[in-house]
Amino acid sequence: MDMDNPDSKRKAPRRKRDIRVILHFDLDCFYAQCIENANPHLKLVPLGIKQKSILATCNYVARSHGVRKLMGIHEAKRLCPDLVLADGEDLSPFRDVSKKIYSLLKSYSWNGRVERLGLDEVFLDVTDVVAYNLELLNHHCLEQSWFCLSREDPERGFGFDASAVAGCSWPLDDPDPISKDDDDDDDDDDALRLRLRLLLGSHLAFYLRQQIEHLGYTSACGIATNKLLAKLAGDKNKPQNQTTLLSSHSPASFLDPLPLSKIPGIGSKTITALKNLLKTDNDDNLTVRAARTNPAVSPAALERLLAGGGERGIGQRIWLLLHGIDTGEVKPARDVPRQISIEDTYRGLASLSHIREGLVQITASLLRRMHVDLVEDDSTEHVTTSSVSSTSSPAPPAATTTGAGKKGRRRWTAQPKTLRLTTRPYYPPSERDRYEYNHGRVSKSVALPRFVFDLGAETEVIVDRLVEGTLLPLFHALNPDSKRLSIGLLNVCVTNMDGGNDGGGGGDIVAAFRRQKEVEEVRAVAYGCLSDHDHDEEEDGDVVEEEAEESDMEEAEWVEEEDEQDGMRCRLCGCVIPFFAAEAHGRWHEVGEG
DNA sequence: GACTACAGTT
DNA sequence: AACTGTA
Repeated sequence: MDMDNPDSKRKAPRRKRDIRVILHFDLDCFYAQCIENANPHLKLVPLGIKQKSILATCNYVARSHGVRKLMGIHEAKRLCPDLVLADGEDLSPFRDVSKKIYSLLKSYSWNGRVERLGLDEVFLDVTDVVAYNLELLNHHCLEQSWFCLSREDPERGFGFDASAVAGCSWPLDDPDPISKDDDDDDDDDDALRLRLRLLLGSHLAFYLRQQIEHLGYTSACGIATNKLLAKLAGDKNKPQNQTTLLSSHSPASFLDPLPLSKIPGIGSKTITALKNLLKTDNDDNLTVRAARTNPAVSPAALERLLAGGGERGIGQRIWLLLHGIDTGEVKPARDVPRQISIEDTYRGLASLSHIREGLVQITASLLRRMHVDLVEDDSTEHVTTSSVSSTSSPAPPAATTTGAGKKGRRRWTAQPKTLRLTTRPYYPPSERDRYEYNHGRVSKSVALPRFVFDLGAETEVIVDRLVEGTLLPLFHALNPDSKRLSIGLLNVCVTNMDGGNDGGGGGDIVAAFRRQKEVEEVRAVAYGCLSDHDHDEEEDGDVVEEEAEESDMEEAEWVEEEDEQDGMRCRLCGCVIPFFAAEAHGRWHEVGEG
């Protein structure tokens, strides 16, 4: 086998130069900034954002008292009795701000490569913008340069001093003169151009941070030739400055002193594995240098060590990371999220009614988010800037009249296909330490019933039907033992968005049309039997005839087919039950009604 | 320890 | 479709 080339572990991997310019923005203590901007007087007091019993984050006033993120409320209060606590459990205000900043940055991208990492970090690949401006540069008058932000409109841009890097750089004592030593000119030229590219990146970053600041937010930024280095560089001068990694071509001296845990992609599991390989328990010894120079560390060895959890090629990837090489591209901005999930943790949800309550709760907020993220207002089309009046709009258009449905005002930009429920048991503090905190996490997915896409219906009704018809059965399937029931986590997630593609019903217009029909169908059937008559066993056909005005004969077929696909329709409540859950659902009726 | 969200791999 | 890992 050609497993590992003995050489490969010795010398640093051969690098073909990375010629990209990557920016990494990081909004410092993001939640706190959001809250502070909404209530400016909080800027001067120690502020903590709490989720359950811990601090998600806190502002710098609080930090000066020794408070740290992820600290328990009690300890934080002890350290800083004046600590003001804000509730951070509803993420929607944070998401709104995050989206605003994200679209700001996106609007400056030429290639659309704008990747969001969590709510408070954004990668930007600005290689093209920088290359364009590199050509524009007048090398005889660097001090008065013009940075062009638009190819079409040369006026759009800003003046800057291209003789110096904007913000901080690394290494600090920037050995400006590109060493005109012995080496051939090609290398020098390369190095010069690399330096200039990064320099241009630094000015763009500076400008963009100013724009973010106009929105009221401060940020840090890292400028380098790949995502790994950009992210790590940004850490150097947090929270409110930027750092350009000028030595991108030989990052060893930059990376070597860092603890391994700092490397994005190396988490707790990987650290544990590496401890074995490096034969150390001392965390101080767990630096990039230690791993990089240890002969036991080779791509193949790492692969053997880490591939247990699945990932193929992870050994190679980690090893390259240790050498400062990260080939990961900044992924193009996605129009719709890949998945939407809501979860909540509990201190032992034990009874069915409590569980139901919890499910209703998170399902409602899931539905709200689906509307926020996936429903587009047709009339307003491409209005990206929601700059106005978003401060405190009183109750958005929450289900405006079921009856007087305005024709085609709003529509789904994507429809998730599957619904997943995840639960985790609750362990009382006494037996807590016997398991890791995620022990016992289980999940199960089903097709997402289509009636959730009904825009004309009351949210409440949809939630109710989803919980009772789908989620509770799902829950029973996951937790068959109803005797010893104690839940620590509920998570509901919709995935498999279709951007108008394959899936269960072809792509394009026809499919969309058919899907719309289905929605109307199901809705007619559903509400027919829910609201009007408690639960008579009406023939589906009858109800359809009555409720769906514009229906043709086609539609009846669809109802049939859907029954076949998704399962069977419960005669008691009218829900479509996946076959596997039919029995559990039946039990639910017994328990619930009896 | 304790929170929420997301994504990659089988 | 389920699980695992990470920020």
